[in-house]
Amino acid sequence: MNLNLQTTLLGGQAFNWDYIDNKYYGFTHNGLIIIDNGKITQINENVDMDEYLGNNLDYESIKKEINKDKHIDEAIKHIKNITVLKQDFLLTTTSYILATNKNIPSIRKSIRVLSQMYGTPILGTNHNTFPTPKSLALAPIEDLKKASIGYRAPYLKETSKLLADIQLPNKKEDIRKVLIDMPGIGPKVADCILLYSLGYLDTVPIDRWMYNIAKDIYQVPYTKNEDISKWYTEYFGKYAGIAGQYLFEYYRLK
DNA sequence: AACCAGGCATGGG
DNA sequence: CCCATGCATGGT
Repeated sequence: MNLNLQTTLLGGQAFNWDYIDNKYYGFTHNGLIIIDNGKITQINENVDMDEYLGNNLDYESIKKEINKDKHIDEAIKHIKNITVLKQDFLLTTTSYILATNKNIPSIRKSIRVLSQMYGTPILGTNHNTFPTPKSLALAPIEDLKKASIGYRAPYLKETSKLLADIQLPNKKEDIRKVLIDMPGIGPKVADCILLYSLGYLDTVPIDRWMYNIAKDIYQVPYTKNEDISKWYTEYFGKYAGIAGQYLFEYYRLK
């Protein structure tokens, strides 16, 4: 499959990729991943890129399975070949704590400032690594606020402490509870973590966009986010999270 | 300038 | 349990 890297890497699910001179640069806790015309180079990193990009799944049959109606069909046709990434758990969790009630450009910017402050330079590049929970846990809150994260700063610090030596339970619902107990993590962020890093592809995080899509396009009667999320999962099935990603990226750009 | 953003924590009913 | 409100700050 000819992946749509533009929307997949620079859209709403990852904030650690830059697009410079026709190349994608993704900074991680350890190093840098470069994608140049499909050729992947990793600097001080060893990510299974097929798994990361979702290339280990049969997206042609997944797209058939989730293509339940004309709305999702339209989204699939226009957005073309995005996948749901399987990202590092700590990186994803850190990112989405910062993402609450912010727009995507602003989230990206905050993460870059933090990486300049608390990441380490990647030799031979202009990038810094993505800050680790350990480094963020030690940072003064006033310094964290220099990244324009406002009231999220104490959440980031406290949850980073917890993340530094976390061990997750096995079942999805148990993981979700553990995550929601952490500062700055509610149902939406927990679901993003489950979907974008832990492989629970039936999960549909509900933000304003996904809420409005359910109400306006699908005429879903429910008003609570949890009910709408369940509706998405029941309607689209085990790959509902992928369906949600197509809908999100399509209707967000409309 | 006003409104919104991949929401969460808190307090009151 | 449910709902309302405040929240820092930047993007549009």
